[in-house]
Amino acid sequence: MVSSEAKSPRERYRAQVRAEIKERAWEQIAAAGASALSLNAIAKRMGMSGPALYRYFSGRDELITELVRDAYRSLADTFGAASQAGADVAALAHALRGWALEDPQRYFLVYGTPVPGYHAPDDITAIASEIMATLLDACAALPSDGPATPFDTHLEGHRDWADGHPAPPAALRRALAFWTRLHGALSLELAGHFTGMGFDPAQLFAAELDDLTGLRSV
Amino acid sequence: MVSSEAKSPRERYRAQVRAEIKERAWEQIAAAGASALSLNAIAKRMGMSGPALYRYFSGRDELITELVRDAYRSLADTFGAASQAGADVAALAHALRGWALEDPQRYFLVYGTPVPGYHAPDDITAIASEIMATLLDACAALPSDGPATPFDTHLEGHRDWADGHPAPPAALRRALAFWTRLHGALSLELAGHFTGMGFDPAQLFAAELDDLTGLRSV
DNA sequence: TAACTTCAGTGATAACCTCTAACCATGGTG
DNA sequence: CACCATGGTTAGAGGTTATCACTGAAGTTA
Repeated sequence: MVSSEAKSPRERYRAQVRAEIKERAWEQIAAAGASALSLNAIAKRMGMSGPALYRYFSGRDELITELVRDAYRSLADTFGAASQAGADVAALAHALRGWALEDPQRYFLVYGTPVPGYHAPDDITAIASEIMATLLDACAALPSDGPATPFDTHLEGHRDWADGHPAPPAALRRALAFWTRLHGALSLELAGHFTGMGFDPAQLFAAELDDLTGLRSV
Repeated sequence: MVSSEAKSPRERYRAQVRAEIKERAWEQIAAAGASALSLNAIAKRMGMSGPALYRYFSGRDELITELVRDAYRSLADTFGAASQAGADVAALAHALRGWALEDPQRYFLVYGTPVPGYHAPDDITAIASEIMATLLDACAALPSDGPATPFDTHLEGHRDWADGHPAPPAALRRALAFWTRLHGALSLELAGHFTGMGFDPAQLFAAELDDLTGLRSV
């Protein structure tokens, strides 16, 4: 994805500043969450005054949308790289957990509380289905795990979201379980709901993963 | 002076206004999320001007904390009522889903993206463990489901969070699985990550629940 | 080289927001 | 009746997003 075309110096400058704005934005988000992101504060910290940022982003919303896009892209790339390296479902799970722990607020930007009425642009949902496709590949490679469930038959008739992926219903079912269960464990961990409870979140995650891959342990 | 009964008319008026403030706050949160909650807008809608609200809440933070407290309380009561009525794990799960769908933003106030650095006051965490206790009761009543898992033995040595509850490790494990799995399915559903995917979130939830109660289906 | 065009960054301004301070009216209580 | 705690007001400090007209510098073209 390194497009190093010979652009005009102006364009390179512009790209550079845009990148630095996003850099500062991520710092702010990591420190105080996305809701506390302030264009003004970013500008001040970059040594320029407020309205200058509007040359680079049409407003706060566009900046945040861009950050969400980058977050999705980052996860898709992480999954893609793992898949390229021959990762199975378990390896994908660990990649996911590593990615989440690396920057919890980035995770929440993707999977956290949504703003009512907000709809992500199409290119972002495209990245989401890219992620899902990678997951489906891994789930299709899993050994079969018993007779079809009622939910399998439901999915059989509602598999539009798999977007033509040839995975059998059981794989679709397991991809969804992968997603929802690991998100459940991960988001509660990142949100701090386990702090002070004493047990090790990593072991809970591992147990859930074992269950998903057929080693029933939870 | 806190003689429980007969309150002065002033105190009753005060309670009334506080309640209406929270009412409006919930409306705003449902419409645009907690981050868009504005004291000013609430005041205007109540026909009084801005600073008046500070007679009732020391600031935005206290109002939000109060709403979070009410949300926890509401869930604890829902669980408590179900439990009182003899609810098993499945009934608790349906109570949870009903409660969540009733007001998604209320759910996210409890289980959504946290603000870095924010720590809930003790009385709120107390309500959280009340909820957990109810869940543990139900899980302890579940029939045993096979040999102890590695995670069971980990929990055996880290069961402080159960707060003296006599449930066996397998019950602790299943309570955690109940919590994380249903939260995973529910939060993704409420956040709209399933919209447009075609399948029915209720069936996914039901499948996860069946799995939790021993009817392996996911 | 000189003239022209494009564009980044500026300050001023409007419209919000939270929250403090000072002030006033009123209703319950001594 | 007099008092004063209580709940409301306006004014204002300091923050935010965002728009506007303007300047000055950089890039482009004749």
